[in-house]
Amino acid sequence: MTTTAQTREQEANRPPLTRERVFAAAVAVADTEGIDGLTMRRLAEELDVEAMSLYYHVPNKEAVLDGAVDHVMGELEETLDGFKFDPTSEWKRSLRSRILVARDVMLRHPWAPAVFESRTTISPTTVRYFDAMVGIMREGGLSNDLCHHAMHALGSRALGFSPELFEPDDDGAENVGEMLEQAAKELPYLVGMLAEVAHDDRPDATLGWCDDQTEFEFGLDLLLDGLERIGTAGS
Amino acid sequence: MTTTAQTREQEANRPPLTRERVFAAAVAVADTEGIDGLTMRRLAEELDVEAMSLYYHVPNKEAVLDGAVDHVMGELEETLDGFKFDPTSEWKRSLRSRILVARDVMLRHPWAPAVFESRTTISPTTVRYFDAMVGIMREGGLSNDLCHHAMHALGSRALGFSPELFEPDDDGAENVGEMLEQAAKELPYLVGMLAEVAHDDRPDATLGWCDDQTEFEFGLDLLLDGLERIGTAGS
DNA sequence: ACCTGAACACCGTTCAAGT
DNA sequence: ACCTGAACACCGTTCAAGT
Repeated sequence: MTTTAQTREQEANRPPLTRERVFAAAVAVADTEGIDGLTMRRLAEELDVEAMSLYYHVPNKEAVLDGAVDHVMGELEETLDGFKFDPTSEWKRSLRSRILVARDVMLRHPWAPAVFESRTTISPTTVRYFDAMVGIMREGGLSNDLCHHAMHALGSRALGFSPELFEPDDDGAENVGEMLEQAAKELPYLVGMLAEVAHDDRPDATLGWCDDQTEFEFGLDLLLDGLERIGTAGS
Repeated sequence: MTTTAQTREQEANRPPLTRERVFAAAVAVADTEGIDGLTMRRLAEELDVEAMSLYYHVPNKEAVLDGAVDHVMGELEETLDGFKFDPTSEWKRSLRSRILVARDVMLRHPWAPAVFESRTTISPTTVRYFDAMVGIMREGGLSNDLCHHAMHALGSRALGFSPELFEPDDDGAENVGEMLEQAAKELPYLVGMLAEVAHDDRPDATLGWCDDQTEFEFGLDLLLDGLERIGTAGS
């Protein structure tokens, strides 16, 4: 029948499955449907293939997540021109601007922090990114010991992730507002702080609705300035 | 038959299910079997009950996770004597010691960081903890604005979580070692740093096997010292 | 009021089979 | 070599039914 003929033709026209195509599709699905929407069956559908075909290219779903993480880092690598850096430039500025670029990339993939942090095996591209970060600091005159502390102190912030304790969704934000009103007496400091910090243009601001970019940069600069102070004191 | 009689007796002797017992059991299961082992069926088994009984006390699994988080914070609240604080004590020392106590509690629940960060609704006990932290800083003379920045800058570190980008398991650690050996030429800075930082007593140390306590305190002090500097400069 | 059994829609994954 | 269909063991959850 024509249906099987059409199917055959579609299969022929369809580009062959590769690991790279699987990972790219995984990123796309996670971006559009959220990480819970990323199932092997949904991923296969995105690739116009049956779910079981994925297992020819990939051992299991964990490998898909590993690949998705590395794919996102590949995006960053392209943006940062292969992680190349100028060894004569000032280390603090270089580091800061790279991290803010990383943050821009990560903001396009809201699922990334949780998935990155759930990996137990490190992505090759992430290692190259880290090598360049250490390189920038070393060429800037920091000791290996301080570079090591710095990498730990920055932690996931090195990739642009905010260490926020929780990200309220719309319901959650409402929830916070209610809780603060109800318990104003038991939470005098928090309520007082938020009342004062809330700007006129955002009268409903709470911890969940702050200017994330400003707060990210504040925390980042606190760390970088501290490292600089130690670095110049030590040398 | 005796079996049904025994069953009846067991049911009678069994303490009645409550939300609190469900949450405590959830923490216990996650501690012993890992977060993936915490299924509604496994949780019911732990409570000597059928899985569907849980739904009489709790709307869904998300609520169980919310409760587990609040239960862990309850542990911290007990340890910290209801979050009470001495308004005359030095804010930086108070904050530091509380955070290190929180870290001790969290180290007993390795699943906690991921679950805390996946919540979209804030735990009441966590809010009380935060209120006390702001209280400590306010009584120490910091402005509301600086307190607000401080809470964001500390982020999940305020609860003792390390912002490590990934926690290698045993296989993952092996993996890192291999990768570094193989790619030594492409990762000159990282390999050089780790070679120098590795201590004689831990010749196989890599980023995954560092002294977590030391690194946590280093990053925490970097932030606290920076906040102190801003606070005293501003006043 | 509190608990249960059967059932549903969905997972990740295995394996033998197709082309 | 690459893809598929049927099937398995497992989820979270609904609903009507038991006591």
